[in-house]
Amino acid sequence: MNSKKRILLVEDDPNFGIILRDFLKMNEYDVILAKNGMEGFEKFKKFEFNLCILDVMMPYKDGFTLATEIKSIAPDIPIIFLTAKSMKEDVLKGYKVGADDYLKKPFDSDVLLFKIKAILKRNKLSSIIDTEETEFKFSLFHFNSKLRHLKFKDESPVKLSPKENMLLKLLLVHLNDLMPRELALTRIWHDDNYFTSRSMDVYIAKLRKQLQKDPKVSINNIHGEGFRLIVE
Amino acid sequence: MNSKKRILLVEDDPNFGIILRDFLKMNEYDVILAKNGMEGFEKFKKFEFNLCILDVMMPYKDGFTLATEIKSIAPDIPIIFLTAKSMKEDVLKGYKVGADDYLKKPFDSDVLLFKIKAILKRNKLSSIIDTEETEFKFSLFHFNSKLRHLKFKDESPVKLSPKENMLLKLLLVHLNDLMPRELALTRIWHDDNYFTSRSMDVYIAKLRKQLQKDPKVSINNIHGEGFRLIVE
DNA sequence: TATTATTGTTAATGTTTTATTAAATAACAA
DNA sequence: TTGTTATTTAATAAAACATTAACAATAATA
Repeated sequence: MNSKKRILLVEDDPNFGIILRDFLKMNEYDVILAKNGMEGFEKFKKFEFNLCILDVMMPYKDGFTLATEIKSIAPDIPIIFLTAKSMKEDVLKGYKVGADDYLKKPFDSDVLLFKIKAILKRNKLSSIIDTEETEFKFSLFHFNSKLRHLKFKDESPVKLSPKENMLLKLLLVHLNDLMPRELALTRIWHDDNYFTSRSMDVYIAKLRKQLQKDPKVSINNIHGEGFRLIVE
Repeated sequence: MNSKKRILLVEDDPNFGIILRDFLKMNEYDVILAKNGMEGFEKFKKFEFNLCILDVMMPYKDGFTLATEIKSIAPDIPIIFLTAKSMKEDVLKGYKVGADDYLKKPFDSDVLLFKIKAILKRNKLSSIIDTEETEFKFSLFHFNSKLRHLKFKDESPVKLSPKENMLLKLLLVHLNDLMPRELALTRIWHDDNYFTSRSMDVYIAKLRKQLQKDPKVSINNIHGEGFRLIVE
């Protein structure tokens, strides 16, 4: 079966933090405990995690700030907030920052376990799309998504902007298959509205301009659904 | 962007139910309100939904029972429970039944909106991956409902519009059998009236035009009942 | 058979989505 | 800061799609 899921727990109350860590460990999770936002962010960069559980009220750096930092380098990691108060502003702020769930202290530990399980389950699904793959060859192109280089034949490589790069990668992961518009919008733009959608169209046009060097390669639109990168 | 998301709201308190329905409608959701578990299940079978919001405490059939029934025919549909009490047993029961979230009455409407948005967003991602039947072969046709391609023999595929696509799929699910008019209208047009019915006739004509390439394939009308896709 | 309801088909009209280019902002690095 | 690159917004055109209208044909039934 899979290895244990890794949880970053950031909680400034040492008593509560340690007991919660041990409780989670008893339930077959690998837990790293950090006692403030600063330390939490360091640990996050150092290790790989499947889930973060963040206390909202912490000195120096609160949970929301930490969450924003974490999301900036790993947009897809699920986050559960712990909070003593459950004021509307806080709940909304949490969701805006990208919280997956919310737990009001004192909470029931079984409920927490259920939430963790549910979140990890659905996150597993969406991470299937993620790929560490960094080198792609299609038709006469050679694409390195780490360097953001797109090379045609033996011409010198064209540099792609970050967004062009991500979009092309997403299209390639779905090569010859539908790449849903909504997928790109949520994964690259982290928002799905009229303007991000227009922006995406602009990037599709930019990619088309590059790809038209090769008549065997094209990006097709599937009206209302998304795009399809086709290689004959 | 996409069509409106469809929500099934089951709430026995008519005052609260109607105001909540209208609030959700104001926020760009298509909402069907049912006033008890029985009616809720009927509506659920009849239409297609993206999300259910169920009151827990209802006479005759409570929210948990209804949720279990719903999950038995559509395991992946997200469910939010509304409850007046927030006892541990109920919360756990909800999660066991497969709840995606939980809201204690009285709740803040903005919080509900955020939860809905968050749930629909992640559900969309996982539904992209999930493997719904997408390839159909009948007679000399090859139909891919994901790409909306209908291919005859080895000709290049014809693109189908979303409505053509859904209608053909529905006909194929009932291959050689009656596909009731009402079914298509509720499933595809989400409404059953004179105009949607005429619109459907137009789409039947469009499909016939494609399918007549193959003399062994035809769409028959069953007067007053619906249509039948026949393959000899 | 005459009448009404339903269906078949084509065309027109209306609406939404996409394509493309250019201009305006924002982000970033020297 | 300034210059450079990246991204968003705007504007407009084109395309794809959906609905409605109009009229013909067919089926049900009084």
